[in-house]
Amino acid sequence: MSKRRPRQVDVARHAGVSPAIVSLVLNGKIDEKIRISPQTVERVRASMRELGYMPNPMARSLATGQNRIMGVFTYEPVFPLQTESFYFPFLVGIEDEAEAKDYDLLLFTRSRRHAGRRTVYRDGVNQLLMADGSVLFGRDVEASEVERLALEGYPFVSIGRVDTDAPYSYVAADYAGATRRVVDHLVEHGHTGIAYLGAPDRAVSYRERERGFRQAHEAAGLALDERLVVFSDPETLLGRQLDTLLATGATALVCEHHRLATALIRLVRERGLAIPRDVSIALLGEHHRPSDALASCTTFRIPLYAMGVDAVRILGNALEGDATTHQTTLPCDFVAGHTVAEPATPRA
Amino acid sequence: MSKRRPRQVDVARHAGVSPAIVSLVLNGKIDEKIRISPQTVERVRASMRELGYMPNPMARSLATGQNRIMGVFTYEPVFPLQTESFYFPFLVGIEDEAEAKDYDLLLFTRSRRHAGRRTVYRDGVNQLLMADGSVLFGRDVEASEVERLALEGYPFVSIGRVDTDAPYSYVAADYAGATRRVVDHLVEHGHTGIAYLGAPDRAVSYRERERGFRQAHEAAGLALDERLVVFSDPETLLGRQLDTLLATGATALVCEHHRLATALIRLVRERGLAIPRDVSIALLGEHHRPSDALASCTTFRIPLYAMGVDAVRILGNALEGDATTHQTTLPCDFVAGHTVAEPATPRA
DNA sequence: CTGAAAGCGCTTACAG
DNA sequence: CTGAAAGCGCTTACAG
Repeated sequence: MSKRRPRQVDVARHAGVSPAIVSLVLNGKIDEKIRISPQTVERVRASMRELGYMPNPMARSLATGQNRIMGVFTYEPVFPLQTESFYFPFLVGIEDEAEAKDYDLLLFTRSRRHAGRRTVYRDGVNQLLMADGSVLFGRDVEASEVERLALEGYPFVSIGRVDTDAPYSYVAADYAGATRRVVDHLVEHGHTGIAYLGAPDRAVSYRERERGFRQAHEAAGLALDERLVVFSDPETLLGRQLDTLLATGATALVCEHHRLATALIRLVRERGLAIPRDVSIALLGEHHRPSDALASCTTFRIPLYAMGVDAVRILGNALEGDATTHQTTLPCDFVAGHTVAEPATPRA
Repeated sequence: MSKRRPRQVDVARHAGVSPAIVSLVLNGKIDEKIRISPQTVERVRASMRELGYMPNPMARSLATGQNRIMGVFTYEPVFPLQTESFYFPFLVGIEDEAEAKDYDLLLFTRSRRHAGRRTVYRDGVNQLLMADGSVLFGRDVEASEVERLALEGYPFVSIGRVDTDAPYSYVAADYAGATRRVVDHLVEHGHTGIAYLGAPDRAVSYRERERGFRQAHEAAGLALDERLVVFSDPETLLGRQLDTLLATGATALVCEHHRLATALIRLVRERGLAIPRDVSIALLGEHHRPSDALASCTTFRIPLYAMGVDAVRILGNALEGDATTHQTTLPCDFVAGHTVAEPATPRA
């Protein structure tokens, strides 16, 4: 290694001024309040150049209490191989807006716990503290950690709602509204027996969809047969279940996520039924570039990119002093596909 | 806000010890060298819990000179919409290995310059200094900045080679070797007139491919007709150029990148020629999930994920004291597709 | 208009 | 086995 990196004092000595002046010049804090002679400024600048001075960012952070870094925290890997297309648009939005707001992005990759899951608090210590504030997202953000963060006053924004009553800032997609829109669409086509195929895991975003499903029935004055609401994993989804739903009067089926929809479509085809002639199908939210099976499925588009952008925007405002919590819900675009038609045997 | 976060002194006072003890307990530096009574340790731990003490990471970084953060620098956005699939596997590899080595990842998103390009040195200041070391990648890493980083002794690893003689650590793909393999494959099929379609921009990775192309000819004792080596953008690639190549004796064409290959295939088809019956085609390296047009193209697979992993591994070693520069070249897997066959009119 | 000093919150030799 | 002190490299009131 060459000799030690020059510090501020070295520059000050070289320029014949005090370290304070160097700091002021460095930070461009030379206005009507603090006036330093142009010659001095130039001399300091020259010394900085000559010595190749670079301020130590850690020292600056310690002194100022901030470092223009936004954290990105997810409980699972940020770059998941499977969910790739799901997280990716978030990140594109986050990066774009971080760049616009002049923040670097810190990905908390180390905060592992036993089960391979990450954790905000490791040994009771908030791992996000290195960043001025953070964006949280992932398939299940832990309510207890969000509550604690809020309590501590750490600035953060969650992408997606969390299961807590504590006030915190989030950006969410309007799953309920989008689901209502899908059900309305089915009702407009004459469906009255609409089955709901949900995940056993009742994450907030799933519950929101289900809520929208029920609201739409209510608004349409349609009685909902509870036997049409079933929860299942794609792997355990059985033809028998499908048969039961159809026998119970379902002419349309909505699925909470794409894997369920894919499994369902396979079962439907196995039975020699045609979509949408014999049965209509809709997917409640498209994350992925749709697979072949779902390419033209009726669904809605979750505004992932915009959610990323908004989260960073809100966080940025918070870091600039906005103390209020912001709860934003973005609309989803309805996507009319080719999997919905009039029911084969209208029951109207 | 509630009252100020407790600091180390507060814990020390509460536990009735000196700050140094708190620091030692915090960092688990209690071994045979430094022995502190178990009661004291427990008292300190209790005080930390009671006060909700969390060490200030900035202060720790300043004191220790490191912060277990690896930087990720690219000249373009890290999350590009277009090149999506190109960078993504790098990032997956980087994240996996960073997690394994217990580092967080800092994405330098702010270092913008005028033209929208990022820059390592902003106003002469190394923007990477916030991280203990960094991984650099992107479509054109600037040689001058790499040289300066190397000169300064900043720890970094480049994914991909850079156009400089300065010694620095990199992880690259063996484009030359992989291209030789492709040419050999063509030669084995009886081709002697192999055209090379390159990008006008002669980035290092492209030059490597071209070098491999020439080496393979030499090794096969095949004279290379220089008229068969052309450079063009996909947009300006003309049917006339293709006609000329074919007239000059080309029975096979290799393309430096997928957009060129896609354009070429379109032109070939427009002429009513069949692949591989009338002309064989190979792509020199697959980044993307192949588009339909290229789905079964003969090519080679760039080990993007492994390159990301290796870069972080090498950087990690450097940060742990390994002062040597490492230059790693990873092999690419040959992918035999369906776009190569014997030439229609063998000239052997 | 500029300098001396305290402070940001830690860690780490160095004494005892 | 533990404490007092210096140091990491900045920024920012506070004096003059």
